Amino acid sequence: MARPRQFDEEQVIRAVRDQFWDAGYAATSLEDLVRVSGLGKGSLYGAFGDKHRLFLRALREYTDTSGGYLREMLTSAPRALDALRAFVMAPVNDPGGAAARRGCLMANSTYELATSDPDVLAEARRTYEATTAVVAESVGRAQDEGDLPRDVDPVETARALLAAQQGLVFMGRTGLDIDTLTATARTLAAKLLPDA
Amino acid sequence: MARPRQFDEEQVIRAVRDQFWDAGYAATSLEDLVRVSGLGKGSLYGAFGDKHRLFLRALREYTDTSGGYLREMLTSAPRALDALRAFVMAPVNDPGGAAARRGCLMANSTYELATSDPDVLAEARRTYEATTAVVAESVGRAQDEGDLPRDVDPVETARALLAAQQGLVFMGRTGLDIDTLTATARTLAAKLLPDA
DNA sequence: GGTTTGGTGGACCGTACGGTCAATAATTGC
DNA sequence: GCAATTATTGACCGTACGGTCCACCAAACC
Repeated sequence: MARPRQFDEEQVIRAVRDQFWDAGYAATSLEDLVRVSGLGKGSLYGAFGDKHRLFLRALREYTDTSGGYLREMLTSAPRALDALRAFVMAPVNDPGGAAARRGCLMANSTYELATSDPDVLAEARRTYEATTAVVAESVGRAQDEGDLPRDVDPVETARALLAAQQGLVFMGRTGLDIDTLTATARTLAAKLLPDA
Repeated sequence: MARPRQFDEEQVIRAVRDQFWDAGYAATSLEDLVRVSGLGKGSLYGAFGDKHRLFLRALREYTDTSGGYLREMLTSAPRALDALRAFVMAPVNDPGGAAARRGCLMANSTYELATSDPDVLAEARRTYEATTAVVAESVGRAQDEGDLPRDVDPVETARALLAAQQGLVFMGRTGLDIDTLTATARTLAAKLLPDA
């Protein structure tokens, strides 16, 4: 055997992910990555490959983590309708609005890179489809529980909810104050998820 | 007097705007701008200043133009409710879905630069507020025409419609096919703008 | 403890970028 | 036609970037 790694791979990926999240892909230099990871350039390359592969790895970490949160959010509430409300409200579920201003790493990356980077586009589609599927499942449950009308297509409703949520994320990125954003989130939730 | 300009300023700005629109700010090099404008580097600098100022100029051209389209769209329909439907459906109002994939230059720029560029953030807020205002005006008209209930706040409704529209733009950027996107747009319009 | 294996880190490299500048060209007023 | 003024061009510059490489080092096995 030989010398073992002196760093925690997951910890480095999380630090790198946060850097990309805050500054975007192009605006993050290798020097930034060296700084936040605490590793040297050589180690970074040896362990993760070049900047692009490192970014994809960080992006995957993000989608895995937030995918986990999403499943938890959708299954933890006693009633599926409440879980769907929480899903729409998620972008404003942060007192200071810091999360709203930071936005969603997947959305940020899609806007920055989807037209030029097939790997990012593929990851975006994968995440989008997975999210639609799990939300649609909750819509179905809400129907079973008698909280949503039976005459709507769960997948179609899920897409509308996802669009609403991402629209809120966009408005958060424009720096809209958190109170106004919260009010809009409530309006959207009320219109798309009527009590009937 | 001296030698006159040999190019049409507006034409150059539009070409530059399209380049930024397709590739984003960071991914557009000065060489790209020279190519699409047909001017030399020096001329570009002499006429418009550096890359950042040129970008702001192109962005302003975009917001002015699409602001004009917006006003036209909202005032041309006989009934304000139809105009609001058209507003929500605007991102999919393109047969091939090319416009949907390209997205909105203002949104693209907000996602790429809002956290690091105060000028872009300010322009985003300005555009966002102007759009909210004109849409809210149409919501008020729809209320006057008896097509929307009186008990909703026009500004709040306008924000929800804008969020829905931008959510559709996001889904278009993930490469979602135009038919599915159109269906989702219809769902959102139906839920947010009931016939009653 | 010697040898082997792989990790580490920073010096180094080529390049492509944004930006500058000086020489030249085109127009106007006299 | 000459002077004055401004547009045009592309060669040129400094720099910061992503990426490579190699000398050194630490653990593991015999």
